[in-house]
Amino acid sequence: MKIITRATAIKNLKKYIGKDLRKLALQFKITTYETGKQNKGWKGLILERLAGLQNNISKAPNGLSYELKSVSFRYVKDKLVPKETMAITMINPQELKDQEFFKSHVWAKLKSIVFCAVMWHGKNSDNAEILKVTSLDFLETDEVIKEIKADYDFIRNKLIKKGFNALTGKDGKWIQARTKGTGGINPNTNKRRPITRAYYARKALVAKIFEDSK
DNA sequence: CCATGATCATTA
DNA sequence: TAATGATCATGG
Repeated sequence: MKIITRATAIKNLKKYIGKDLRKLALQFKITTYETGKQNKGWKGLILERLAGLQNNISKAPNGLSYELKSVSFRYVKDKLVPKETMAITMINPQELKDQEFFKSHVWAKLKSIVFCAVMWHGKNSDNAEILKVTSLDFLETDEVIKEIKADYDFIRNKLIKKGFNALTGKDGKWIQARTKGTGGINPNTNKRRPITRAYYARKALVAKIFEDSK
């Protein structure tokens, strides 16, 4: 199997800038919303394939890999801004307690993410084009890293002192601990599924990443 | 079953 | 519009 480095992935993805992602999804046999259901993750899945990945890299087994993320952009008063925050990775309460920022899973991921800006065309995202592809390398020496670490430490302290349930999406300046999970009711038990959380990059951070990459 | 892809819904 | 919390389809 071919090894796709991050640089290669970026190069591969850049070839698709301006392309209609929905058509590509059809080619790759990725379900979008055409079955009558909505697959919110289809853009991410197609991007993984466009990058040249043979299979899903869902959970990076170690820090040697990289992540692929897409972010929706839209126009607000003629300016292109991120529409939403971006999920980084799941929070593992045990790991969060034990690891400091620079040894954490979040940091390992954050610094290896390949960002893809994708145009958003309204609810259900029936089509999309790649706007831009970039990575986070340039930020490694930047001030924001310190502030992101501060956010991590804040969330970590809160977890240790007040527990997992005390966490909220309000925490953090650049990153936050939003809920994320399958949601709904478990049909087997008829009970609410347990709440899980993930790190999210706030819009300000996403915007910064793309501004700085010009 | 549940983590992962990320967007949708609701409220102010 | 922005922010936060909730949710869904998919694949292993």
